[in-house]
Amino acid sequence: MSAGRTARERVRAELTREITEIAKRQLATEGAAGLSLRAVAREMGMVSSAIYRYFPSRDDLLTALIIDGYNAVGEAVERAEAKAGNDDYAGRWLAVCGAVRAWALAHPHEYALLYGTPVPGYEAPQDTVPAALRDTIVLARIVAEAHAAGALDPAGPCPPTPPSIAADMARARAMLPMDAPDDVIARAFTAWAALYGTVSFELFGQFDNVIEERDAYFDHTMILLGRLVGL
Amino acid sequence: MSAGRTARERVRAELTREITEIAKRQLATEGAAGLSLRAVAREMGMVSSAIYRYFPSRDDLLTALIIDGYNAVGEAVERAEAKAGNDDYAGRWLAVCGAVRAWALAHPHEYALLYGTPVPGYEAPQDTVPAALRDTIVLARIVAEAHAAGALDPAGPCPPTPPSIAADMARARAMLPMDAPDDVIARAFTAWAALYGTVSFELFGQFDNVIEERDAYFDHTMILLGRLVGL
DNA sequence: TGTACATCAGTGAACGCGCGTTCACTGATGTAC
DNA sequence: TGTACATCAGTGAACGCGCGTTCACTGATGTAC
Repeated sequence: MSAGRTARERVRAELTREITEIAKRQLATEGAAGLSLRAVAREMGMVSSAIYRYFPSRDDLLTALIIDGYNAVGEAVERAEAKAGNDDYAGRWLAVCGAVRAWALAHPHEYALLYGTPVPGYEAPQDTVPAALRDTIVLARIVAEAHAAGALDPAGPCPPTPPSIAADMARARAMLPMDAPDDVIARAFTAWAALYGTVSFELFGQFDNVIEERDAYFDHTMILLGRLVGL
Repeated sequence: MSAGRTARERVRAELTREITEIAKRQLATEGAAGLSLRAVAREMGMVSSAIYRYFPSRDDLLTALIIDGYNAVGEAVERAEAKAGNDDYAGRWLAVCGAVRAWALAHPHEYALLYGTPVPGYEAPQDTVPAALRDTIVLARIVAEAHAAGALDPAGPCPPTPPSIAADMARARAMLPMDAPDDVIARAFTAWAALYGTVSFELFGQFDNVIEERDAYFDHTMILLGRLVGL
């Protein structure tokens, strides 16, 4: 039951890891739709049916990749934020944005698996939720701490949030480390979606023939979004 | 050469239209990866090879669908903007945002084909560019007209755009009807990517278990983004 | 410490499926004299 | 206006491919006495 007790268990854990590694590499060349158990088995030097000793179906392998992916983004974001100064809230926000983009550019197909078109016929199980929250938690913490420190200075007058979204904002407050008023949460969410929207536009080709200086453009955009939140 | 001269030409145009309609319906149930010429032929009551009289390959059919899709978004956006008051720039912005979202919710797989993960192995030809620009042109015109009328009131201090993106902003000015300073263009682009990022988050499942009141949340977010631009 | 039995990993063949694309062909529609 | 020829749409068979999953099996690893 504990890690690596018998030789069999150690080999099993190692091969499971190896299968997901190969699957990730195939994802990187073929995309999610082209990920096939048979191709993974081939590269493992196994017969295709042997994979079923490790993953009961293709969807379970996909789930493993998705969880790994969310954790990778989460780790990158957490590391980037840890490096930035504690009370430099804008700096932390920019560090996080840069980490998301850098990871996405380095792993475009994994990014697409997480944030792009859902894989048809695949329904993500609840197991993916905690991993999916990691990056959002970091973003929420930055905004919440800035708010608590009185360092938030929202640009311009704040349009009040409509009462109908109060329940959603309350749920967010409970789910994330984000003790802040509704309008702050709404601004943070707006910036959150905008961050990923910008990264997706770059990755999925919407900036082709439009934006060439992508690093500088991205940084500037993230500054604007930070200002929207008040960072 | 002109439209519908001979009976043959009229039938041909009609069948071509019918093929793309069926392909769109299949897209709506299977997603882009599952779009198959054989399935389309089956539904047409034709043998699979007959499709090649109309589209030389699967990719050409995809291209037709993409162009149709961009035109549909463009039309929806243009219609929505035409209805809004001429000098109510914020209203025009919100109308456009709502039109994009409404179209996306009504045609999720077509939206995903345009703005989601690129189809692996498919490279969009240049023919798609004019159609892809239609919605962007509308957005650009709203901002440009608001700027020309002196109606832009950007929220908060304007961080200057980095000099390195000046060439990109100049290209945008030339390509779009957007006679405005760099920082206005940069803000407009930020809101543009954020709009689609928000729609994609909703459609691709990132708001599941987070935002329930989607209409109200979306409207509020678009107001915030409009404020970012100065609308 | 040694043996008997249970567990598990991996094999190989098979099922049933769908795909894009090519090619030689028939028969209908259009065109030129 | 009528006929001879060219163009084009659609057929049917085939090529060659890959996929997920099941199942009865062999042989190695682990466990209990």
